[in-house]
Order: sequence, then C-alpha cells, then structure tokens
Amino acid sequence: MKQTLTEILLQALRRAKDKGELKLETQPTITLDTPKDKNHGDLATTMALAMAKAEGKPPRKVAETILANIQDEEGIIAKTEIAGPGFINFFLKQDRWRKTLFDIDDQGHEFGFKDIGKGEKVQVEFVSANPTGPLHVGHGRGAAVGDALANLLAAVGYDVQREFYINDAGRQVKLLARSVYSRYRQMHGKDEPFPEDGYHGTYINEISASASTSASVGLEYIDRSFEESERAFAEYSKDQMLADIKKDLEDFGVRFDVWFSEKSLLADGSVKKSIEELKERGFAYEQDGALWLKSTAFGDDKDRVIIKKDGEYTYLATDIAYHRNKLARGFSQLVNIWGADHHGYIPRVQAVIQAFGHPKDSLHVILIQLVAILRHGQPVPMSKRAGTFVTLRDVVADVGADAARYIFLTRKTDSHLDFDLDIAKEQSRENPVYYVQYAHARISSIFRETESRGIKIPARETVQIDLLDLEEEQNLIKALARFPEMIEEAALAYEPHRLTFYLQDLAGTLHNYYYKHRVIDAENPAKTGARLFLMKQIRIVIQSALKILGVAAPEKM
RNA sequence: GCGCCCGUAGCUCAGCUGGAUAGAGCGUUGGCCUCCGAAGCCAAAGGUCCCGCGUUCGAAUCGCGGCGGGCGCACCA
Repeated sequence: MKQTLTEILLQALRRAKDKGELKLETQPTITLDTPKDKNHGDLATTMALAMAKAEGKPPRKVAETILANIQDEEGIIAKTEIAGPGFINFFLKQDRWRKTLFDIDDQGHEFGFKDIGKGEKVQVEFVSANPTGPLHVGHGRGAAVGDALANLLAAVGYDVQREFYINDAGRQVKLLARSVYSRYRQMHGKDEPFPEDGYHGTYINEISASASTSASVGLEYIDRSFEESERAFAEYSKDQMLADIKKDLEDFGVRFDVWFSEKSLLADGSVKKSIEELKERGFAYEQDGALWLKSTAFGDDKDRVIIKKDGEYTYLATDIAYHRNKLARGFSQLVNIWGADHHGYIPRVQAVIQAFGHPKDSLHVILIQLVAILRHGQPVPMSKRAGTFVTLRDVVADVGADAARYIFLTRKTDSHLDFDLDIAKEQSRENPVYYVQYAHARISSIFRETESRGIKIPARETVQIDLLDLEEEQNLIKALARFPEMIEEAALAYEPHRLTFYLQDLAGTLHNYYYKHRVIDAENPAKTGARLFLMKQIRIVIQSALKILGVAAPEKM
C-alpha cells in the first residue's frame, strides 16, 4: 500500500520536474507515515515541508504542485488534502484496504515475510554463558531476544544460524573443577579447603554427588591431588553444566544450530594461526615481553594484550581466532548479543574484525541491559560466585516460558528491566502475553462455535468483503496491512520488541471490535461470512507474529 | 577522571532515521455479561517528556553543557 503510493509520488515528482514546476536538484526521499490522528488520513507525507527550502517556495505551494501532478491510474486514492504548514494527507479507498485480506488468504503464514535478505547467511550468537553455573534471568533475556531476532531475520529472507560459544578453556572452568573437587573430597570425609573464589551454589554439591557415582570420576579421585584430578573434574563438571544449560534453553524454547567450543580453537591451532596472520597484517606487535593487538589503529582507547608476559593467552586471543573463524564461514552479517557489562569490549572485537580486512559494521553487537529481579518489591542481589541468583529455570517454572519470553521482549534491549517475580506470578492473568493470546483464543472460539453450527468460512472467491464497512473493521484491516512494514522495520533495526507492541495494538483493536459487534449473525450469512473471513486473516497474522517471538498461540486458555 | 546505556503519567515502560492534540499496561475512580470466551470492553482522572542552551518552519526525538541512576574502564574471563 505504502509502496504503491510511493511510486505514485515519485512519478508526480518526475512530471513536475519535466514541466519545470519543481527544480528537484537533489532527489528528495519520500517518507510516508501513518498519522496518529485518523482525521489526517491513512498515510501522510512531510516531503513538501522538507523540500520547501531547496525549492525556494512555501511548503504549501510545493504540496500543491506535487498534488497537481499526481496520476492515480489504479485509483487507490479517495481524497487528498494539504494541511497545516504543508502536510499532504492521503485518504485511500476502502476497497483497496480490504484487498489486504486476500493477500493474507493467498500467502497464509508467508504474509508479510519479504525477501530482503535474499538468502544471505547471517549469524546470531547469543547466550554463550560460561558453563560454570545455571543460566540466570539475564541469560534468559538474551535468549529471548536472540531467538526472536533470529526468527525475525529468517522471516525477511536471511539464512540464519544460531550459535552458542562455549567458554570451556579458561580459568573459570578450572575454578569450577576445583570447586567440585573440594566438595567431592569433603563429601567423602576428607579435610579439603574450599577455594577462595570458588562457586558456592548448591548445584556444585549436586555435581560432586553425581560425579561420585559416574563412570568417568567415580571414587577414584578421593585420595588424589587436584593436579591429578583436574582434567577429569573439569570435563565432567563442564559437561554436566552444559547439559543443564541445554535443557534450560530447550524448556525455554530455544535451540542452537551450533555449539562452538573455545577449546577447539586452541586444540586445532587456529589461535596460533590467527595471531600469525595478525602479525603478517601488521596489527600485532611485541612489547614488554607481551604480544599486543594494535587496536588503536581502529579507534580503541589503547592496544590490548593477546599473549601475556608469562606466555599465556588472554581471552582476546581465543576471541581473535573465534571471530576469524566466523568471518571465514561466509556470513554477510554477524550479530553478537552480549550483556551490557561487556560493552567496553566492543571496540576491541571490532578492531579484530577490521584487522582481518572486514568492514567494521560486518559485526553488530546488541547489548542487553541487565535484569534486576524484584521479590516482594525488593531487588534480589545476584552473584554467581556466592550462588545467589534467580535462575532462568526458576522463572520459567514460576511464570511459564511464554510469559517470561514475552516480558523480556516488551522492552527494547537498551532499557534496564525490572522483573518483579511477585507481579509476574500473582498477576499473571494481567500479563500482556495473555491479552494477546486471549485474542487468538477468542477467534479460535468463534470458529469452534461456527463449526458446531455448521457455518463455514467462505473462500476468497465467494466472500463479500465489501460488507466489511464498519469503522472497527477498517481499523482491523489497516492494522493487518501494517504488518509487513512492521516486520521489515523491526528486522532491519534488529528490534524484535516492536512485535510485542504491534501485537498488543492488534489484539486491542480486535477486543474492541468483538465487544461492539457480533461476528455471527444468523440472519445475515453473507455478513457473517465476510466477518469470519476477516477473523481468519487476523488469526493468521497473530500466529505469525507470536511464532517469531517464540510464544504459543493457544486455541483455548 | 574517561567511555557506553538510561531518565516520558503514581509504578513498569513504548514512542527517539525530527512532524499535527505525547501513548500502552498496571494502579485509582465509575460503568458494561438474557447474546460468538468479562483473561474482555467503555469512560474519567493522571504529564515542567530530568534541566538549560542551540539547530529548525517545527524538538520527547538532533547537537552541546549540566544533573541523577546503572554499567564498564586488567598482561580476569
């Protein structure tokens, strides 16, 4: 709809220029917005205001010229007007809007899913939690956003891969092993101090206990030193944690295509190789006995250490190899979803990307602000080390995966999120997710009713959509017509939260209609048919949007 | 000290690639079930869009400077 009108406007400009009525030294961009106020038309443009200065004419004059040159061959425009300082408002013919219903009927769940990506490969890396403890709510937010974003990008034609990067090589895993080892020894009556920085959660005890009966650890290490035991405990503990993490994510409805091991980069020599390549490219140098990345060449505050004086790699070293590996896999766009506390790391990694000869913006980092958990109105202090944190599993058990996902997605990622457990639990029926799901269930309920009465939803060949002439019906149709552009904008902006707001708006429009008018009118089969046809298309769009968010569309609640 | 994010209704937040009278949910007040699902609808009250200056025909939106809150500034990961 918007596209058609944009075409018409472009032609009008061309015509005005040919006739010498407009100078058009620079091609103006055509912006069309849906006005907040319905009295301002279905679509409005401010282009005349923007062009006024360059044309040297008052905006209203420019608007008049544009309008005078419009040729509406298809006949979609019902009325135009120039308002205020020079807005051009377009009122479109109702039957044109109604055709949207046929589009949805034809395309089904493909409706609104343009092929912007053209099959380009895109990777979304998210969660990537250290396998040293259970996932907490912050990870849940990242998981919800990452998964929805991946769905969204797939919906607009990208070939999307979901990846989880496993930090299984560093000190954290060693500390995990050490913690489990200590509890294990204590469990078997040995006098073993617990490491000062060890992980304190009860899950450590559980792993220690299960390790004792496992095939790979068993009772063999009760009297062995940590040095002798480390490998077995590290492997066992990490595997247990990863299995847990995978389970939590699956229960949350999130699945990854690739689980990428940091350790594998060390094992197969790619860390060494990547560093060599950086040296060859002139972006790594030695100083003070350490090896540095020349990240200042790309705008970082200072250069960063890759290999420490003692010969150990820093975290950056494996990240260099990891991002080189990603780039080599042929993605046109890399999206990393990180906790906001890692924001200082962005210039470094973007420097790496550029050092390997790729444009800076081939990596897009989305920062997720931290989630504060409130219980009884008070913030719950969270520390992984101290073992006090609210796990994703707890939240899912409390409020359900759908509500949790939806809450995570009703805020843009830049915003801090207060997740009040009591409200999410006690007022769960007030939760926005139910409002949207209820709309879906309501339509489904109507269909159950018509089915029991033997009323059929008409096919598009027989339906009389011109009977949909109520204002509330127009509102619904226009909301549906907005879906494709909303999807496109959300995808290009990497902002899945826009879908939740769209859905709430659509659901509200439906609830309003439902209350005011009855879909089934036994006296008027033709009108009933048209309304059922409308309901059918609304249901399709709700389903599509909820599916992208990863939230269920229940037929009954 | 430097950097990033946030500051919009009592609360939690949308709106921010500049547009017309700033929105939603919750909460408050009042109304709506003989009728397809009341997990719903309608209405009312509620605002210095943190402050100041600037750019602009036009600023919640852009720029600069403050203030307040969060986070980060390692040869940790």
